[in-house]
Amino acid sequence: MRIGEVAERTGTTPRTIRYYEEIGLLPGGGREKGKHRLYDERDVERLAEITRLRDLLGLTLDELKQLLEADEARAGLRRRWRQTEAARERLRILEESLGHISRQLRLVRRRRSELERLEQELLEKRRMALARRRELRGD
Amino acid sequence: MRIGEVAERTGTTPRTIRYYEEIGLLPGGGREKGKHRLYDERDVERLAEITRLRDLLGLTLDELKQLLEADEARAGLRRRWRQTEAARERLRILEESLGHISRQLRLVRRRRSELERLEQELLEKRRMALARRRELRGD
DNA sequence: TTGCTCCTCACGTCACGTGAGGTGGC
DNA sequence: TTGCTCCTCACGTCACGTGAGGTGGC
Repeated sequence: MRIGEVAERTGTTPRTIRYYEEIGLLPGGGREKGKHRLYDERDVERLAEITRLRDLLGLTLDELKQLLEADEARAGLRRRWRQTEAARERLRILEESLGHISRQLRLVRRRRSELERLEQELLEKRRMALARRRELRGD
Repeated sequence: MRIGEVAERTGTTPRTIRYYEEIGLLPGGGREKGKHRLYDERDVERLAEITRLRDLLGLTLDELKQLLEADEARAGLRRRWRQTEAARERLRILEESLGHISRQLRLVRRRRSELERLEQELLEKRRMALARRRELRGD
């Protein structure tokens, strides 16, 4: 799959994809200079996840990169998890995962509650306007 | 109140406030060149509303400006509202207000449902990690 | 008078957009 | 061969950040 198709399927642009590769958000992949970039289904999903987090959380790309690197560290830990039988080590890995998940949850929940407040205010405005309209039509 | 206090109270910076004035998001106010900018409580609230919408909806400042201008148009309409007795005109004003509110609601709700999906995924991840931890401790 | 905050350029940065000119695969 | 998409500079833009040098009010 080439860059144009990836861009279309993720709702972004080739330029953005190249930029993310440049700053290390997407893997560069061994590729001869001047050759086309090639992608698979997993690349599409990773990029989709990146743009989703970018749009929903209010992070800089650098912060987002660190967050994703923490995710990958967790994946690495899961591999080590399967290789160790030591309960203490397994617990440590789990605690780290849980801390990371909690940080993301706090970010998401704060945003959600702010959005909910805004929605309530809009609903109240609409309620008022609808009441006035009913009154006007009822006359 | 001077620009530094406004910036602090709204969680932004003097530079941002000056920039918003420059692009017309905030009123310039008649002011002799080189003199300090002065603000009141209403300015603080307007700026707080701007930064809130900026952070929560994913709009460019130009789109945000248009949205706020529509809001002010509604305020203008409310003034005309009080001056007209014509039910047809009042209805037209109301319909326009309702359309505007609905557009904002759609934006907010889409974001909220996306955030809720993300939150559910995080909760599921946490549920799994907690279950593994219980299992490990239970052994 | 001394700090402190303010002022206006003006260049820097982040996250891309947008051509300019050229190369590669169906 | 002809389109089409791709490539790499490289300059432009949006939303500010960050000094540089100077002025104004408690």
